[in-house]
Amino acid sequence: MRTVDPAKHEAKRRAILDAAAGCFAMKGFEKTTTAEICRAAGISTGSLFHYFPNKRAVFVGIFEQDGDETAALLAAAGEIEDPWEAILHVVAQVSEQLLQPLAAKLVLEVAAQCSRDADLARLVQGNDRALRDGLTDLVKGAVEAGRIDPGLDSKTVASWLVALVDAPLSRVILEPDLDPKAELAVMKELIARFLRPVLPISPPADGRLVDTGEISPG
Amino acid sequence: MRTVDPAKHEAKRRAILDAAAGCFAMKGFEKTTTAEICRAAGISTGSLFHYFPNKRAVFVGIFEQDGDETAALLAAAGEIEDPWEAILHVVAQVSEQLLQPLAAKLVLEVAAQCSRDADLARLVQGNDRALRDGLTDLVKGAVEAGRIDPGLDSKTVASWLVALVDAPLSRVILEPDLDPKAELAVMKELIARFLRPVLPISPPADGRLVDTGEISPG
DNA sequence: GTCTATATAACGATAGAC
DNA sequence: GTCTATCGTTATATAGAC
Repeated sequence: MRTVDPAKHEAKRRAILDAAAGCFAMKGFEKTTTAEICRAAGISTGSLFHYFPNKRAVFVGIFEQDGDETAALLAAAGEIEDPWEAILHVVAQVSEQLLQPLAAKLVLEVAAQCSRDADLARLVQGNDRALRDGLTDLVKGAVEAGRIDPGLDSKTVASWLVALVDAPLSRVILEPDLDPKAELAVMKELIARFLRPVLPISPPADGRLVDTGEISPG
Repeated sequence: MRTVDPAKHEAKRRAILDAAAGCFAMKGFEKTTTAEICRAAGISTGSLFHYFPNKRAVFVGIFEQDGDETAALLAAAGEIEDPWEAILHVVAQVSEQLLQPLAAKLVLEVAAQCSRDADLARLVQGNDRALRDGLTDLVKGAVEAGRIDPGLDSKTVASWLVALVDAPLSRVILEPDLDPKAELAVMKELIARFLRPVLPISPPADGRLVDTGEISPG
């Protein structure tokens, strides 16, 4: 026995990370004070430094947790038989998270911090690549199943799927009245048009294409 | 005559803004000190506050300038006859800027700041909407010219074009070896596949690239 | 208008009792 | 392990000479 009850220690660490994530999302890394984190977590300023050596370590801890969740999502997607549906499932799950204003703010904050902190950048890069690599496998499966244009490079496609999920981030911040469901619907349509195989001859059965959006005036 | 030489005053203001933009991009808003800005601009700490009331005003000034440049870009694009080419021109110009690491860092920084500063958010929102509205007009023109699927809503398309330009931002930060030309090429292909009109009956002359008209086959 | 010098405030991290 | 109290540092913005 090194110290008392490692499970409790870990639970409290988690609680601090959760409280801190909210603070960082709302006020940003620099403007969040350690005192605020402690208040949100229900501890005193001295205690924080029992669990983390400094403020930055708290911030980094949040994104270590995030990597685990991504891995779990990809594992779940691997269980879906239809590779096309698996891709859409991953995209939808990640998007739904990022379309929440608080999550979007945190992502923007970590992106800004990554450009100045090499260690943090490596961590986030690892998370990002895990998602991209997982999607690459799913894309390959979908290409083999004839669901995606074989002329597209799987890795490039996966990179752009990740980018597409990030695409509405600034709009989430600037346009608070954004409708997440509508955004997700358009994104799915965009992805479908981007990826679908091209048939050399046969026209579509019903002669139409559109499932979303309106006929534009004029 | 209120004070001496307003032109020189304006020129110095610009010089300070340029110097400050580099500082903010590299270190972020909070970690950039006013002393650093003054050093980069070649003035002393007292002088800065002759031109701007406080640090935040310097930051805001940068993005007021940016709005003017967007307006100029849209005006230039309006002169291009082919509406499809006009759209690609705008997308390419804005993308090329954002694919530069320093510019990308500044954009991420302002996005993060917008989520906490309503005034700044309104300013950036105005710039964003100007770009989106300008693109909406170009899209409408391209629809009328038969270059874009008429089943797509012009405003929605324009919003997503703006989002697509922002999409690779985090990758620019995380993957320093990114090739801007390759990124732009894929983006153009993605946009073309997203927007191109569906041919209900006749296959194209070369027998390739006909849409199936379904989101997910099967 | 531009400079040097500084007032004032705030924050991260630590010390040390319990 | 958790608390209170506080130290040392750093930065914005101002004051006032020139």
